[in-house]
Amino acid sequence: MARRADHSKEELTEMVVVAARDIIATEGIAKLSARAVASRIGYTPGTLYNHFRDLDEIVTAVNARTLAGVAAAFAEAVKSDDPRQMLHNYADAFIGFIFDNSNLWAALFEFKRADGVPVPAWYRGNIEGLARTIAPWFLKLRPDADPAKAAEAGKLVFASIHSVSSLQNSGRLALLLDRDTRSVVHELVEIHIKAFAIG
Amino acid sequence: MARRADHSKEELTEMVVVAARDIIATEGIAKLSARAVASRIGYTPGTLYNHFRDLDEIVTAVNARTLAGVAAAFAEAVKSDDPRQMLHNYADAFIGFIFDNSNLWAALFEFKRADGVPVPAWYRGNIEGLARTIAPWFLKLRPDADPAKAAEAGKLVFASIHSVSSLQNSGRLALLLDRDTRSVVHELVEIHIKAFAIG
DNA sequence: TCGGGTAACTGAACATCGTTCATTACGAGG
DNA sequence: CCTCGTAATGAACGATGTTCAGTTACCCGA
Repeated sequence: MARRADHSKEELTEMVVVAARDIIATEGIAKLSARAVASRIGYTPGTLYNHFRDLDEIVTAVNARTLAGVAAAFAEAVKSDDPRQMLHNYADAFIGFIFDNSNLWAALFEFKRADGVPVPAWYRGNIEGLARTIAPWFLKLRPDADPAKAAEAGKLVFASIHSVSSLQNSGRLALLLDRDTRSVVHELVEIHIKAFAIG
Repeated sequence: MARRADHSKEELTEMVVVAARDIIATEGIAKLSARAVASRIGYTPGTLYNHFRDLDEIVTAVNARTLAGVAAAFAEAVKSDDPRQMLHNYADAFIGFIFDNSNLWAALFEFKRADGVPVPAWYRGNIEGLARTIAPWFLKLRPDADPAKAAEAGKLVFASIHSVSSLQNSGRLALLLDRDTRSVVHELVEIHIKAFAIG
């Protein structure tokens, strides 16, 4: 058999990414394999390689959607005029997303990029967009501050939460802190707020 | 051939761990395989399984030595009476170790523990020991503070540096912050010091 | 000194994996 | 209707972790 008219090229690539995402979300990235994806969409492994360079490219496509999901979660964060409250609300949105999508979130980090392959532009852009969402609230916290410093504070707190959440997600945070991850993250936010308030 | 008297059971397990450590340190954990370890010590893959349950057990043994290496680096941190300076010195020791042992450090995190398998006791103990090294300096920073809070601050700053360093090591920190990792870590230390000083 | 018994090393085998590629079937354009 | 190119196939390759029956060399007791 060949050249089945079942699906267009676009439909097929979409089906591949959706199937891969399903597998990662439900069974974890360890269970992802070319054969598993192929059989899930009723094709053979070889077909995947007519549309994707390798498995990494498929995982990267899945990761793109995961990052988009974080952005969506940020956009749905509870609104407030109090900058301090708002920073905590973003933290809540972040934590919530990571809890609800732990396997997808883990895939974002366990994924090992091959040596020479550069980070895709959308990846960097997406992450910077998230950091940019936070920065204005730091500036509002202390309007006389240097906007560049506020942006930096936004990135730093984002990196901190980001990192600690990853530790939690991989089951390693409990090694260090016996407390609820949520309270740890909010304390981190509070620490960054305090330090920025001093200047 | 069988039952070669070349090496005792203890010698052999030591050789295995050393060989695995060498491979991880020089080529990265992706290049680690049972066959590679075996051939490096002049045995066959099957032999490894007479002494270790699986590859994970070997990687875990390597990770134990990596953590011990961090403790050694802490012990050799430049001494100072100024608690603030001392916290920065610990950060320097930490960063130095991670830079010098990036592949081994990465192995500590990329290693995926099987579902049910609990974290070994020595792992938790080792990490808690590191956090305990930091805590007294926070207390010295503000002697009137609750010692429990100081311990918590020690763990938090450790987790922060720890996580950010991991991001750096996996090549992901640059996505977020264009600055030198060293300056980022020291700024983090400063933020935690400031926040703790306020109480 | 000799002759088991046992501990441990071997090496082939199994089931997987990512990936490649010649082959082939199909659908569309002439 | 025929031809041609596109795209799916599925067998194959080399690698992986892991198992285990078989074999061998050592140790110990007689």
